[in-house]
Amino acid sequence: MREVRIRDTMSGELLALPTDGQIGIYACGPTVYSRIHIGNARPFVVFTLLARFLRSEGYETRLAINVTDINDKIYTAASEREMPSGELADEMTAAYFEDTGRLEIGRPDVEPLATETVGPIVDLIATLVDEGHAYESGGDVYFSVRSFDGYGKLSHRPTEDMEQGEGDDAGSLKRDPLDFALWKSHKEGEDTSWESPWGSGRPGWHIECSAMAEAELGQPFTIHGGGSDLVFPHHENEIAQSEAARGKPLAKVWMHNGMIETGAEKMSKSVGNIFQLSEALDVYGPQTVVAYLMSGHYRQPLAFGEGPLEQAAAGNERIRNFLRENPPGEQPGSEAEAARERFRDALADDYNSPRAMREAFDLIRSANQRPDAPELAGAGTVLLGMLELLGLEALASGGGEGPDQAALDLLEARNAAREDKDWSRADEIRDQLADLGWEVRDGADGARLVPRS
RNA sequence: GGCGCCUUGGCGGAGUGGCUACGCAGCGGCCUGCAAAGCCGUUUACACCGGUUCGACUCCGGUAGGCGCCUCCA
Repeated sequence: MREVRIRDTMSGELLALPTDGQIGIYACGPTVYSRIHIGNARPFVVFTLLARFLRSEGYETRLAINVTDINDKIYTAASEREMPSGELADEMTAAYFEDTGRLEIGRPDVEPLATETVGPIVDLIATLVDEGHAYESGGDVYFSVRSFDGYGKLSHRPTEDMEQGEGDDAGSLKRDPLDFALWKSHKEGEDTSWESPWGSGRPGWHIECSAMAEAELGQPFTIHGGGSDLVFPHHENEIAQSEAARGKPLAKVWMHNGMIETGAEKMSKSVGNIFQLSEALDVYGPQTVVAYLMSGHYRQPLAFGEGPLEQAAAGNERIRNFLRENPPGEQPGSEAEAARERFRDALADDYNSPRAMREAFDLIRSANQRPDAPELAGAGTVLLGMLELLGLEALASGGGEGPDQAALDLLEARNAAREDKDWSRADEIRDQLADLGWEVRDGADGARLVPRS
């Protein structure tokens, strides 16, 4: 078991994960008012694969990624589409499961829904009211920010500089502009509501994550993650709620992923410069999308565009080519094993996936340079192990069916033509095979058919 | 205006006080009947200006540009 260190947003330091007990990870998932875009996919991929890595290192790990299916945005989107908000949320939740499922990297251990956690949410709010950290006002319940000393410790901003914008008229119900809503009373036009000690209404944003995280992982748990745009106010408010209510920390490590950028600007549903995950998957397929997302360090911004995606596809093709010639199975030699260790060291060092990928490519090049070196035996075996941690193990399984009889007959005919040194005939057949989707590669041990990429 | 962050070669993207990141693309070569794959080589890369240092892309200060948050956002 390696020591795994992660950069903590709150302290700014690299913190080692505890090597005993369970690693609980809670990552903020999407609010389901529309299909998710590629930016939403980044935390899903990063945290799902981080959990996979931790498990492979022997850490007992439990990953929760929630779905926020109660939110103002859902009401707005539903009314625009003239459909019940619950129906829209259900539809978009299903689309989220489908889209992320197509990434072929597995799922989190638990994926709680806000609508299924209303009981714990109400209990948590009630505790905050009892403890004097929250107050009811006109059917709403607000968190009293000044009642919690640590407010601002995650986002490092002084309270005097901030204000919680709750929109139009909510301000008048607050005792302090800093306060934010835990519970919102039912309003005209909202077609869902739940009962509470403060009347019919619904949870505010933030509180659902505090409740779901505690319900699934206990408190404190190890890593709380999400996009860097959630640091303030979302995660700051989660800390305030959970820590004020329980008198102990919410999470030990705060881990935030950078934004995906289109042009120089962040991808955003409201700006409209989005690329839906499903579209990216349609065009490039899962392995390309995953390789693209892993090509940059999780904490840095990542440029989005055709170029980066196509480069990821080309890199994957290099891996496939290598695996065709070096199928996994053989016992690794010393150098191959050393590469595997460096690969895992990179992931243990603040989950440096681009550095890990370098180790994979360095191994490929070394093995291509010295195909018969015993210390590089089993390079394919080691590479497959690397790909499993990157969510790219499918690159090893050839993909698709083998050549059909028609293609094999053509290949046979071409071999015959080559025997006769009838090069024009051989090239003609090669073109025909290309039309069938096969690329011919002549090697020392005969010709091989490879699916055209 | 406040808080935080970024600026690396054609593109993406790591990293370090002095030693080739890596991948993709281009160019030249090897191999090949020709290709493909693979291998080798390759275009004075670190925004700008100062400073610290024997030495900075890497540390410090400033300038320019950009990004995130401060309002819903992964």
